[in-house]
Amino acid sequence: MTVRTRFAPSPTGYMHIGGMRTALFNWLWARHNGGTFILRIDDTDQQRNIDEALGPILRAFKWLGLNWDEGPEIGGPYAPYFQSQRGELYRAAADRLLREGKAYRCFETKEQIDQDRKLAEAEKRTYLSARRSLQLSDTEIQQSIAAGQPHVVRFLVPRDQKIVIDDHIRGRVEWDAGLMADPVIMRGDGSPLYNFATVIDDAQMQITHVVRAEEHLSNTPTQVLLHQALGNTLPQFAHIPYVAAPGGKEKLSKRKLAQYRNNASFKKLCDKGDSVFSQIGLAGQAGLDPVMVEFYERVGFLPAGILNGLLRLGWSLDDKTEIFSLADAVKLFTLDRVVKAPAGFDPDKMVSFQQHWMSQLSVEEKVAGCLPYLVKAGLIVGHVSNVPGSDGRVENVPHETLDFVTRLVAALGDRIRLFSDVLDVAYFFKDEIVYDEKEFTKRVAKEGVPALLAGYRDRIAAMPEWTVQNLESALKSYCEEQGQPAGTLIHALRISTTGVPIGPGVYECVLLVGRDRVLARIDAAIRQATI
RNA sequence: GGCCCCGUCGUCUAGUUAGGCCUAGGACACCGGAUUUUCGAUCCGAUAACAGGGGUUCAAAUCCCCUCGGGGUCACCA
Repeated sequence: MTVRTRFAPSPTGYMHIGGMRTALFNWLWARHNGGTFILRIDDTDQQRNIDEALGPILRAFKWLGLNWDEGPEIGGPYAPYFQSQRGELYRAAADRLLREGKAYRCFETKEQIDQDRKLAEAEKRTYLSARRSLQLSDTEIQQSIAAGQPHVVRFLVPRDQKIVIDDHIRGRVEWDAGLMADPVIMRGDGSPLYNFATVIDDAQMQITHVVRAEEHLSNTPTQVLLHQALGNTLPQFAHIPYVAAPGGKEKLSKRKLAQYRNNASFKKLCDKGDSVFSQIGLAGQAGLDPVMVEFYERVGFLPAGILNGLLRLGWSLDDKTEIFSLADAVKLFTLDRVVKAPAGFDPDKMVSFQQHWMSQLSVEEKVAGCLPYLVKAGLIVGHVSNVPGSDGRVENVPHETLDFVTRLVAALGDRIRLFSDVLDVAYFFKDEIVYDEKEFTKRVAKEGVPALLAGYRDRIAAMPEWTVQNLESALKSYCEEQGQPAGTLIHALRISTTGVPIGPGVYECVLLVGRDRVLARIDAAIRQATI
């Protein structure tokens, strides 16, 4: 049997990080078994522009490198893969159930059903469908239909049954059909409900494993009953826990964003995003928050980092392995290693995986990732081509710029965790620098320091070739002559040339800033300090 | 409230199916130290958990019972 899994998002205009993990587990299970992964679009209930709403979802899959074997853009043997285009299938199935007496037309009004519900609640018993429409004769039903009386199709729950599944993750789970209300399967307007459409599609598309979030566990008895009524082979189920809010246990939700900001590591990520997006012209764009996959792409994460983080959120191999490439994951992933309890989303851990995968990159690869940010922030010139799936290839960058960025990225080393981190050192690209006031006062505007700086300036101005080694030995010997600790000058030099007390080695910084600008900046610092 | 799921360091988890190798292991974060005359990275170290209560057993995180807690879901949403 070929394993066939599916992920069935509804096109909402964004890709939720929790949904992405569900998709990943589906994809991995299919790939692990040499099976087929299907993308199916649940747009039964869709008014808006599908293309626009689907875009970010496909974009996320492409970015992460999770390809689908059947679905949008490529079709497949069970096309169409949009539920909105599969109406015939649902209607036919509903008609069949109706004919076989396994479903019925329900003419009861909403008010009446609400009332039944309230009554049941008041009497502390489980609400069950009253099934009044079942009393209607065929002629009465035909007359009502002819008269255009609104009605829905309900599935007639076989109340004498117990439903048992053997879930890959939860084990044996059991329900009593005698406690279930008759679910609506077709709306008054003839469109199907989710629980029905899913069953039809899963069966027709030959899905073998339904891997989905735990919140669907309560939909399962209805779907099992429906499958049985239709005579389908039951798929296997695996209900994975949902992804929980940072530091909490509730389901991660985009609506509670403001609340998550109380979490320190979540806030850190949000702030990072705010800062980056304001520099590259994406400020305030909807859907760019850490609940959404696109956030990570736009802020400069690596697919490998996100994939690794998502994988470890609710799955583990053993007691020590943390790092997995996608290829590793395909080899090693099994459903029985999925954890049962919901996993809180931890931005810090995400960043730490990211850090690891970034450290695996060559300087050239890092440069390629950083360039789009520099261009978009207007720090260098170049042309960014926005190809989906490989966002932000930069072309037409002048040689000397490329050279410079390469030297910079090499000097920055593992200070670059996200590609957008390169924006933190904008002072290497600008003529004007901004002093960190406190540091300037502490390190430069102090008795004797300007004079020391001035002396060193003269030495290096006369130096024929600037190298890390030359600059360093000149500084050391000069300080020795002056009877000053080298640290005093080193700090003063750093603040004078970059303005800030952080960054690569001070001589690297000097070389990066360049001869003319360094000399000018030292002069400016001396002037500033002696005012 | 009904039905269902889940409970191991702050967080992600290993260990639970087959009780002893668990004075509960790893990772992230935090804290301390070394190193780097900055920052980061790195290395070393520390703190830190079996929800509670009963049982069964020579032995319980693991098996049984009860309690408590958290969550999901109860639509002509998906």
